[in-house]
Amino acid sequence: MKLKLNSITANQNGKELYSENEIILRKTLDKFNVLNDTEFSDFLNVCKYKEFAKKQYLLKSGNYNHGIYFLISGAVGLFELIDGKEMYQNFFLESEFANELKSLTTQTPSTKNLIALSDTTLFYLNRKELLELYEKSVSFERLGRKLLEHLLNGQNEISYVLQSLKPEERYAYLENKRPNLLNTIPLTYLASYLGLARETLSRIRAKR
Amino acid sequence: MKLKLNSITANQNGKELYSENEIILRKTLDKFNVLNDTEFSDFLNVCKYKEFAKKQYLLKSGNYNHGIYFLISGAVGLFELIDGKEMYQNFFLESEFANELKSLTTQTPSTKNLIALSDTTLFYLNRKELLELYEKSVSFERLGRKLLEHLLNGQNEISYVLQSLKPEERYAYLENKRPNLLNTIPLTYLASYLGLARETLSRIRAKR
DNA sequence: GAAAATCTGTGACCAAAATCACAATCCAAT
DNA sequence: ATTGGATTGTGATTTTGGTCACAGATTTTC
Repeated sequence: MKLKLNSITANQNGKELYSENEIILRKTLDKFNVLNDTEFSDFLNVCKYKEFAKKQYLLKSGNYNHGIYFLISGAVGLFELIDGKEMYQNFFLESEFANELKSLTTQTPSTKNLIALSDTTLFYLNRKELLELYEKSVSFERLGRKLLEHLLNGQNEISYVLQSLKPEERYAYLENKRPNLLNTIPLTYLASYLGLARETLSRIRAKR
Repeated sequence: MKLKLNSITANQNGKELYSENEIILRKTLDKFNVLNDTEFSDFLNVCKYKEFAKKQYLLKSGNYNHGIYFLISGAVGLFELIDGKEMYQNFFLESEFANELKSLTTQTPSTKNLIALSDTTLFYLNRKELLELYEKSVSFERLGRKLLEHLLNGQNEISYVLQSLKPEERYAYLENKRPNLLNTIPLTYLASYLGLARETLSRIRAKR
């Protein structure tokens, strides 16, 4: 297991120092166009850098979910055990927020698992500190609101795929919308994500 | 077409007057535990009472979505035309927010339609005024954030149903989680919602 | 209240995808 | 390098649910 170390980089005026990882986070958050410099600093202050080895669990079903994760590198899968099968419900790659919201927001034991699918580095945000950010400034509420809008749009699209598309079209959807998954995630997991038998997806791919 | 008129009701101290409809809205929003009295009044001020007859469109694909709707009575369906078929992606009944977020948040033409499935009364919230509320007080941002958390949890559940459940289990899911849909929404539409052929759902129901 | 449109039920048939079984590959760990 | 585990490929078979067709039933509309 080999993980990158943080390297430190100065910004233009040299007053503050951000690591590479922090710059990745900044760029991602800037897309939402909400946080100013000081607010971003406040955000950073509650981010804890963590590393997970492949196959390590970030969240195990039955436990409470205590936060969210911003991926710097690696891959995380969200899955649920159904009839003994691991049904993957989402995958998270770098610059994405790995999340399981049901347990986080309702504070009930999670039915789902978060697992590192490769060696992964990330920032961890504790639920309590997240709620404190929400209290601290309207900007964090706005960021949360916009992030959730984005996530919900994405989830609506997944539902559409599962409801309306045939197996080959589902694979084409992945090729177009999330091509990076094809390299990084085992076909077996992708099949469950698309609601297909492993063999079916294997045959679809063979035809290309 | 027959629609209820607003009747006026006094609250305890008699200082303010709320209509029945406004009380329904208040009760629903109170679940999120965010708005105080004055904030609720601000919210009400941007709500426009509207009526839609059965089969009237609230939003037509190709157009921009300009707001969200809080249902007082009736039923609204969200569907998309796919291969000439109306694929219903959601249903909204009384005390629910009928929404199509993709077009609303990204300001692109909608691929989806919102249609009244029976005579419907509702409050309409204009996008511009909604954004102004977000500017006005952190409470509205918080309300939006919590509502979106709630909606996303629901959408995750739908995805799970489509990904992992067999036809009979999908019907059982409706019976448990949204029993009111079974009475009010035609089986044909429910079938598309569940990703099933109309005939399949008809046979499942016949077995009960 | 008659006609038209919409919605539902049901049988016969078909096809697509799931399941089963096993071999081949790839990968990780010692 | 070798073992063991995980992952993938592929053929044979089965089954589920989709499609087609048409008849009733129910609702809407003029």
